[in-house]
Amino acid sequence: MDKQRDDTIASRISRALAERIISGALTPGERLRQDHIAEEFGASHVPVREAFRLLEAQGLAVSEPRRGFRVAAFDLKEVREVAEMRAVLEVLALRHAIPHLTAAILDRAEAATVAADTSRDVRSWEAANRAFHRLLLTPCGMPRLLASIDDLHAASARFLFSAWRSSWEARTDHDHRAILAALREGRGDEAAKILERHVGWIGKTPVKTATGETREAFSIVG
Amino acid sequence: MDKQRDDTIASRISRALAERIISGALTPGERLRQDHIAEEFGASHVPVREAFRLLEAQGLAVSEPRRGFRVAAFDLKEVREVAEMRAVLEVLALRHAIPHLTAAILDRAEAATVAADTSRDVRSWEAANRAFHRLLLTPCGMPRLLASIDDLHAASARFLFSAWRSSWEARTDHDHRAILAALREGRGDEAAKILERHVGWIGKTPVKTATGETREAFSIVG
DNA sequence: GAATCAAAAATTATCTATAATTTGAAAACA
DNA sequence: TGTTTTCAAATTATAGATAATTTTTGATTC
Repeated sequence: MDKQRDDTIASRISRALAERIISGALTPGERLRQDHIAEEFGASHVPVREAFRLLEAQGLAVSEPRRGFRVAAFDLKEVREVAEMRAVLEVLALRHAIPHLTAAILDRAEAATVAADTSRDVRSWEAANRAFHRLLLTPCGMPRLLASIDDLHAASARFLFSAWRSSWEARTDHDHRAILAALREGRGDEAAKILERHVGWIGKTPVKTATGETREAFSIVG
Repeated sequence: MDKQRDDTIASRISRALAERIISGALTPGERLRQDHIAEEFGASHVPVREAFRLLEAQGLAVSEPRRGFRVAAFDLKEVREVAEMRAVLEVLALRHAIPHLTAAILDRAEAATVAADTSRDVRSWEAANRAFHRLLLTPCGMPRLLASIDDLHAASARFLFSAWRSSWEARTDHDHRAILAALREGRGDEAAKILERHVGWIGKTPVKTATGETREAFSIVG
């Protein structure tokens, strides 16, 4: 295994920290102390600072000049904001992707939906769900748009994990199937409409906490 | 004048370079040599590297690992992409801003439109146009969305300046006035519809070059 | 045209200064 | 006498400068 392939130390640290922030291992508002992180990764603080800037660009960290960086906080308002941005951007991407969608792509997307429906924890569900969306949108060929959507997906995943920390129960994603059916039958506008509603929906759902209690929590579904 | 107010050297350098990239002083594809830039700003290359990361996040620079940074290139495809992203995101912002729009805000937006129509160079036109859009969208109260729109505006300005390098002739912006009229009369959906078409439009326009020739160029108008 | 070597530039490490936060002691007040 | 507040010193951490190390690139030679 190559010690360094084609990426820099900064981007490696950034990916590692992003993973921790999204998974909830680093909690909102927590300080990111550059010297500690540098020591942990066996690097100096210079690449660590660059990693912080990358995280800042993804909305996962915030900079307070002369006071360092913190893990970005989020509230229901921002969950809504991210969902609505995703909704309009994913619809835009889908409209451009439709002419380039092939039967093979739709089959792979259906496989991703099946994987999501049968997944036994929230992490594998999220991975499968993300794969579904990426498969349908990537053919749009708009790199800047896709990068924005990726960042919003990361934020969504963070919200998702913060709600479903402990338990998870499988459910069938009827929206995904309806989108695929519409696309297969050439009803692109309808597919876009379902996608917009699907991604933009935010609602209260019963969530089981680690202690076994059940509480209401806001959550995304797409 | 304070040597440092509340911002860091990195962000100052970033702003200065962004200005140069947008104005065209730094050309697409040009290498950003950190040592030279550090020397110019009387700093070391550590803050310069952070500035590069900030520019990268705005889409104004691209990183080539182990080979440094370059000014981001752009083509007609990306101009289109930015325009379409702006169109859907600005419509989303406007819909949320509408309930919070006041007569005072609409008056200031109208003043910005007048300023745009009477501006004698492309830079002041761009500033006034940007002010118009910001005035209408800021009340949406969605910081992440507004930040994305700002970045897209910067990209748009870059395309604009690259087309109209030399001459500029004033013209009346009927779309802006139609949007204001619709908003004043409570026809929010129509305002959103006009805005979407206005921002998303890309077309060929005669452009006078520095040598006095006239050529066709693609350009944004919103 | 390929290979080797040198120069230039990027990346990272180490070191320093400055700003922010915390700690602790002293003073004021109840 | 106990509690709270204020102020200053000490500690800690960030931001930046300087130095060392790779990596890339360009030139020259075989």
